Amino acid sequence: MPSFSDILNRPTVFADRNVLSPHYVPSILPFRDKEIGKIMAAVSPALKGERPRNIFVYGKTGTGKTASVKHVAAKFESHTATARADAAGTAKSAAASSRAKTCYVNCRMYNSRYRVIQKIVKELLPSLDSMGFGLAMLYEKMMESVLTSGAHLIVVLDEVDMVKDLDDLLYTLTRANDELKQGGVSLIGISNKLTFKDQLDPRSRSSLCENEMVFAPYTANQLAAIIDQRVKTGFKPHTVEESAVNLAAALTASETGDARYALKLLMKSGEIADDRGIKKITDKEIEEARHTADTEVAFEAISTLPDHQQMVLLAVAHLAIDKGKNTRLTTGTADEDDSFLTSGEVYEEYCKQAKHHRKPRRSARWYREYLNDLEMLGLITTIESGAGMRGRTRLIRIGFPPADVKKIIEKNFSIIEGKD
DNA sequence: CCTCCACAGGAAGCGCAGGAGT
DNA sequence: ACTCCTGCGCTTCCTGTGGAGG
Repeated sequence: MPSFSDILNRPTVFADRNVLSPHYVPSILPFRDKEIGKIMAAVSPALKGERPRNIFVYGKTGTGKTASVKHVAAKFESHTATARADAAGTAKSAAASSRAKTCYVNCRMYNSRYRVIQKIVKELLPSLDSMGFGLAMLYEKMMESVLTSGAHLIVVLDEVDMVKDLDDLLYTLTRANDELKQGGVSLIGISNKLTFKDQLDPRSRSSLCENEMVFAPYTANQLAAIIDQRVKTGFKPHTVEESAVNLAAALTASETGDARYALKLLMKSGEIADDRGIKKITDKEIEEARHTADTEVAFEAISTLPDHQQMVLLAVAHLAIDKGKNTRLTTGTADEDDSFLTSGEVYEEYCKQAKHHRKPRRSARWYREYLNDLEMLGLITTIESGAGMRGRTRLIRIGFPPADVKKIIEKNFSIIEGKD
């Protein structure tokens, strides 16, 4: 029987696991100097008592958008703090500096105008219990606070595309500037949807996008350097082979360039090494980490899927298994890829599955939408039927081993139906 | 060439739940 | 508490689309 001290004293390759967590903000952000400089330049007028321009930052996930902005915000706050400390100085800039403030709002959680404003007020006036006030009241409170302090307020709206009534929110916040005689409100919007700008009302677009910035995905070399940086502090010395770092970087770059994925690979491979009592992480561990990470993602994606999409996927898995058997029995070496299934075939099977699970089936039209969703998630791949096939249809292939998929889904259904 | 097949995907409309306005 | 409205999931209907077959 192992004791806790056994487990705690087990040899580990990690020095500080926190460094590998996606929330960790390193003190140095490599390859983002230019972007950080631009943001700082854009924000700096607030330190002189002028209104900074709004900034809109966009780029794919894991390109360091949030980290960069947070980094600037931290610098900004520390600057105003030191300025406040020696506010005895008569310089005007010191006085203005002491009245600038940043406010970070994650719009995934605060996803409406009301909630965002409420959050801002809470930051400005922590003592105030803002629950139960109407929008107008909260707005007044915010304006009052900005006006009486004369402070410049910089609001960071992370994942800004999640806000439902964004046009209204932007209107409200930009209008605030017109009403204020001193102080002001500026925005930093962050989004990972590159097309998001287009669906904005032209007026809010011009106000939010006064200053635009794009974060390009990291290249394999940059990823390698970032990983290296984290490895130095996150792992014990000489526990990660250089080629493993490069492999993790290459794998990530070929997928999405999402730095978080690279860190996840490191974390996983470290855990694998610890489990097996291996002292050094090599390419092998990284490969394994990738495999488990991928299936984990798939498992997560599948089990959170709506019932009917799961049934469609189950139908695909079923037919894929059957077809695999048949081709192996009859033709032996299957000619290229008849592991593809036709759309109609899958729909029939889906209807059977629906009957079996006692659920009313969806129409064929909606089933096609389900297929699109599944493809988006990478759970299936589809191609257009070319020559050799009657009519025009989509050919479907499952993205993961069908037996595994089937197991996951059937387990899910047994849980759901067991509860029933 | 035309027609048919086996679909894809747009448009319109419908019932419902939940939020806003009063 | 009440209506009214809006967004969402879905169906029905319809118009392509591209190869097979006569």
